[in-house]
Amino acid sequence: MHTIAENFSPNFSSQLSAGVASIAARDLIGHYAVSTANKTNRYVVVKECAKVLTLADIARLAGVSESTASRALRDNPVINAATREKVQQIAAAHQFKVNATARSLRTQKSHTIAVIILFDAKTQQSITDPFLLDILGVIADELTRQGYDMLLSTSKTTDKDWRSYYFDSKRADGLIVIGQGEHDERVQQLAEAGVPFVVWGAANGDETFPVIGSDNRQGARLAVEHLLHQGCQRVAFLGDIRHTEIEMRYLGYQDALAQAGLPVEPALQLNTDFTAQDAYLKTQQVLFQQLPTLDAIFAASDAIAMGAMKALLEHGVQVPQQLALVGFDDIAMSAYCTPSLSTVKQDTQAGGKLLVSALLQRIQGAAVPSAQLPVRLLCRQSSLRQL
Amino acid sequence: MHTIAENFSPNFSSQLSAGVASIAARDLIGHYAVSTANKTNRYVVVKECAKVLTLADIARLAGVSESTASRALRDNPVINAATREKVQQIAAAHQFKVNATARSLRTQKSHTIAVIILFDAKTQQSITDPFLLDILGVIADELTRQGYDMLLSTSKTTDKDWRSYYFDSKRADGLIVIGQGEHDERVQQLAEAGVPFVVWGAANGDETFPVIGSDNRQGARLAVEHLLHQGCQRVAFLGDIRHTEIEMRYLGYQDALAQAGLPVEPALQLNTDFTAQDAYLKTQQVLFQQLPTLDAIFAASDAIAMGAMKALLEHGVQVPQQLALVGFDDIAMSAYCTPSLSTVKQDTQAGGKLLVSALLQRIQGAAVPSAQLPVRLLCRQSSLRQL
DNA sequence: GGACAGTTTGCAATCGATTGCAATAGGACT
DNA sequence: AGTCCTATTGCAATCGATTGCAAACTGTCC
Repeated sequence: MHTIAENFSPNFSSQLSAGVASIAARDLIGHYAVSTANKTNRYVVVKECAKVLTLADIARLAGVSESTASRALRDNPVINAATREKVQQIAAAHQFKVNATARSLRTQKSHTIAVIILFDAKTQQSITDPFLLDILGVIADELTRQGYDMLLSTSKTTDKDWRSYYFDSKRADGLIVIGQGEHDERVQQLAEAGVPFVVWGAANGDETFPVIGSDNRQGARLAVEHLLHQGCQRVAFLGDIRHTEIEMRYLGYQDALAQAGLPVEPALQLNTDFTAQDAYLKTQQVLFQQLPTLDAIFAASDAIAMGAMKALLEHGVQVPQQLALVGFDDIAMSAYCTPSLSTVKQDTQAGGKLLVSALLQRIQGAAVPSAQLPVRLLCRQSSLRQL
Repeated sequence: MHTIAENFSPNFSSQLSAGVASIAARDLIGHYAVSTANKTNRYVVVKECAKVLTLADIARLAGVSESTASRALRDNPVINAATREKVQQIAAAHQFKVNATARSLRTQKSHTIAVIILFDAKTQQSITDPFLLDILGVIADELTRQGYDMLLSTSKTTDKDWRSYYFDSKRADGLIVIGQGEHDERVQQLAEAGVPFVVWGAANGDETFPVIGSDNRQGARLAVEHLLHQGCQRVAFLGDIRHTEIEMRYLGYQDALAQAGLPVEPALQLNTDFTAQDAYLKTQQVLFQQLPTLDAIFAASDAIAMGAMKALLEHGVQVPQQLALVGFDDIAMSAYCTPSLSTVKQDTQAGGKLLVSALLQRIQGAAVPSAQLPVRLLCRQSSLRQL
């Protein structure tokens, strides 16, 4: 067995030392070792240990210095156009990408954004909530378009200190936090430390960082007004108002009742978590006792609405004739359950893009205000009565 | 305006040059600026430009060299225990994290895994597919536990060449590809380049990389056998068999029919995409013509099943008495639609963990075989007849 | 040809953590 | 005290891309 050391990364060298990778001198051709099979069981698939080209290699091939190659790849106009073209062509021919870690270290920019899904510490809200994941996809695609990578993690397992883990250690240039939980102190720490970040949720007006979200209050108002227009007279509210977004939806619920001159009955507001299961159980345990005068439910999410609807249908309640139902989110399945679910649609496309845009502006040092996106009521079978 | 140069990053220095950051002696705030302030009007507004500590700072505070501090933080036993303890305490007191980009550059390891959601190029399969996102959450949490960060992107916007973008440029140490699309050539390129990666999907036996997924064939067989046991005699299959996973499910469907001595009717297999919408339309357009002798549907996903069910119910077909239905995936809403949906449950917890485990072994250079996870049939209202 | 101005390029330093190897320190033994 | 062995520590180089500033080159004018 023979070894060579030059032009290979420490990883490969250590594999050689460990006997994992072995090669024979005569198998080398050019800068790749070609042989992938051996006749004497003394070789490995050397192709997988091929040297990765560095900028220095590209520079040498182009006959310029590394600094010129670097500037040419970045299309810097101080470099002559012909030189730029030449370097870029050689790089493209080799599918060359600069070493991202070297670049980050030198520029102090990782071009990476950390997205943290913030769960309520006490409940089992799940990443399978389709709404969460819808917006996540938009963010991922938009960041890619803007030349950024996206790190994803959840608050269940994330290191306690987002500032040092993501920002100080240069893993990310900024953070997007999805959700507000119950006023997680880690968000406050980010704000105090001056880390660039934005939050998807509901603004209450005194944050020192941008909060972007739907007009939850208006959405709830539209939903409850619609129920009242359908002739409903007693509307329950399912959702945990200890969460800011849900609290805003409750305010909108109250607005609609107030305008109709109806009382707000505390017994008709149930804190449920974000799962269909909890809503199913709470509807059985609590709301059935309000029948038959209860004739509508506004649920703070579609998952909650579907759990409640299941309980009602099993109980023989006719939806929407005896009890009408509206959810919030327009998850993919809402149109395809039976009866199809009326819901408030959040504009996740616009929301995800605005989150990214706002964060990139924060990273540039700009002051970015909080923002609210309009919502839309989708009326489907669950709330459309034959009057 | 006054300037100082020492101990600040190029980013801050450039902000000073650009006049973005301005300073005045009277803006000094406490201990941040003290070490850098002097009595000759050379100050900085340190609160908002606070210097991030480097390992060199920790070493100085501990009275050791940088190399000792580095080894001590990593708990390297060549360093005396008292020294290790001291350095670790100082680092913890300052919430110090090493600069990840510096470490990656030196070690040639990013400790980051890229997760790519591979969509079929032609269809509009959406990231809101709850099954996809379920497994994604497990992967995120498991990678975090193993000390890795997770990059997320979708194949819609990802650079064409995953090898150079993620691997060669050192953004990621390995890749997890979720889904197989229709034999995306980018996956082949990864395999040829010897990049460590694993795929979630169905193995067909001749891959050169590990494919991890559920036992699709067995799952489908269980579902169809269950339908036959419920007295069904003509079962349709909804799902796009050009996808390997769905093809395996079709094989299991065929297995069950064969064992019952029933013919496989090609007209009863419809290629639908992964959305409830396409299934809804195809059920209306094609399957209604098979009524009333068609008495069951096996759908290759729960979303497809729910679209088909909606069409059937609207058409006045009683589910399951006239036509029974089973899906695949056990998405969160399956138990809460009406009737609740029978389905084949994939073990996303075990799957996500196995993907991570397999990939980390690949990164270590180990040969890792493909693997299949057992599935489970959940019988709910949509397929349980009163016989 | 020389001077000047503008353009282009390259040298060398930098970023911050890690690690090979040599130097140093400490303890045990004679 | 001197020698030997082991443990501990620090120096200096490295990783690969970027960038400030000086040097070199090119073109124009006198």
